[in-house]
Amino acid sequence: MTHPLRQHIEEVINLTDEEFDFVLSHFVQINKRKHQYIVQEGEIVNKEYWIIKGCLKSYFVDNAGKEYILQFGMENWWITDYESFVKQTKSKTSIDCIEDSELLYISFENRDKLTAQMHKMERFWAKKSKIGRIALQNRILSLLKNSTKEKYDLLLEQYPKLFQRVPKKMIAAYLGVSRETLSRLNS
Amino acid sequence: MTHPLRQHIEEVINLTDEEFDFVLSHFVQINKRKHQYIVQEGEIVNKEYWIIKGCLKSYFVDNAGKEYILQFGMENWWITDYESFVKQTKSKTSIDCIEDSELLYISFENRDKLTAQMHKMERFWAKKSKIGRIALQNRILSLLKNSTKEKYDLLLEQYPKLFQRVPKKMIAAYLGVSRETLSRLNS
DNA sequence: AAGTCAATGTGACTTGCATCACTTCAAAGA
DNA sequence: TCTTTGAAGTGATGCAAGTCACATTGACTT
Repeated sequence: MTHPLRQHIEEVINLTDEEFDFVLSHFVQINKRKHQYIVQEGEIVNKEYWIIKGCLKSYFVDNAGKEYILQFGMENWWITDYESFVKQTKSKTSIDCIEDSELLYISFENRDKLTAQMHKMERFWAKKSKIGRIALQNRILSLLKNSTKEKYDLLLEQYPKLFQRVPKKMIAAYLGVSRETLSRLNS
Repeated sequence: MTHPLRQHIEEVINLTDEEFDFVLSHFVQINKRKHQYIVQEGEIVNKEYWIIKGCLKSYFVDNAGKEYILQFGMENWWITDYESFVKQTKSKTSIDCIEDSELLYISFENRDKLTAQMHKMERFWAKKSKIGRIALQNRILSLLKNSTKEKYDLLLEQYPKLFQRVPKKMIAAYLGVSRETLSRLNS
């Protein structure tokens, strides 16, 4: 069976068996249990994670203890604190597992090495960065123009599976409304 | 005097005179007057613009005619409908000049050619894409966690010049509040 | 110079959402 | 099995911000 990471990468670029083995040799697999973290606020993040299986959230906590979810991650998604990883500054966010998860990570150094030695992978990540940027742009537009109900419906339409896997209060924290308001939406 | 685009690119990578001339040969300069557009909703965008001088806004208009500003652009900024440019799909946004502006543009094809022939420029744009993505992430976080007053103050702190160049109603359209609310903030 | 239009401020009213409080229910742990 | 904890719904209340309306000012046009 083809490795899921290979399938994922080959959606963008083609790889020979040898090339994929070389790519994979730069990754390390780890398993985490529900409620465990992979990134903690304040640390300098030097790993980028790819989710084989499971569900995670990246979030920010304000002074009042209120949580704002920036991103959910599920199978075949990349997740990290991108700002900390790229700039090597302290992370403003944390990333926790919402379910038991199997992850692959690549270190900052290995990613550097790999892109330097394999131009294809540089193109792969460049493409991913472009796609990611477009998704963020669209989320900003949605935050500006859509009502809470519309944002909820759009999310439900785009990621129906998410609603079976994460508590509603996290959906609220992602949409930027209180859990009470979310609870009252369909009434 | 060094070309402003060269200065801009050399903040990320180094270029010889020949290399910069080669890069520049892929660009075309155009001048636009206040109120003129460079991108219109519905078209497939095949140019990316770099602002030599002037001020622009990229915005979305909803069914009610309400305007939402996604990005302002001033000197040394890149601007385009990124989604349309990358995916070659119809643009959801328009881009207008807020002031008379001098622009350089590079076509989709020339950008492709240039990155294929000059790996450095691929790295330059990859870097720009990363930085852009981080900025968008931070804007999302700000939209989620900050009050209107806080968002206003942050924008004022980050881009004080903007407030002398664009009408307040556009600041409101960028922050996602009505112009009346913005007007009442400092009272 | 007169006339039009855009930008901005402000009052009055309405509404969507936050917050606090309490309840029910189901899942996890001892 | 019993107990504790988290998820989710719901009522009551207050406030921030939207909407509509109108006035003022300054800029651009002819």
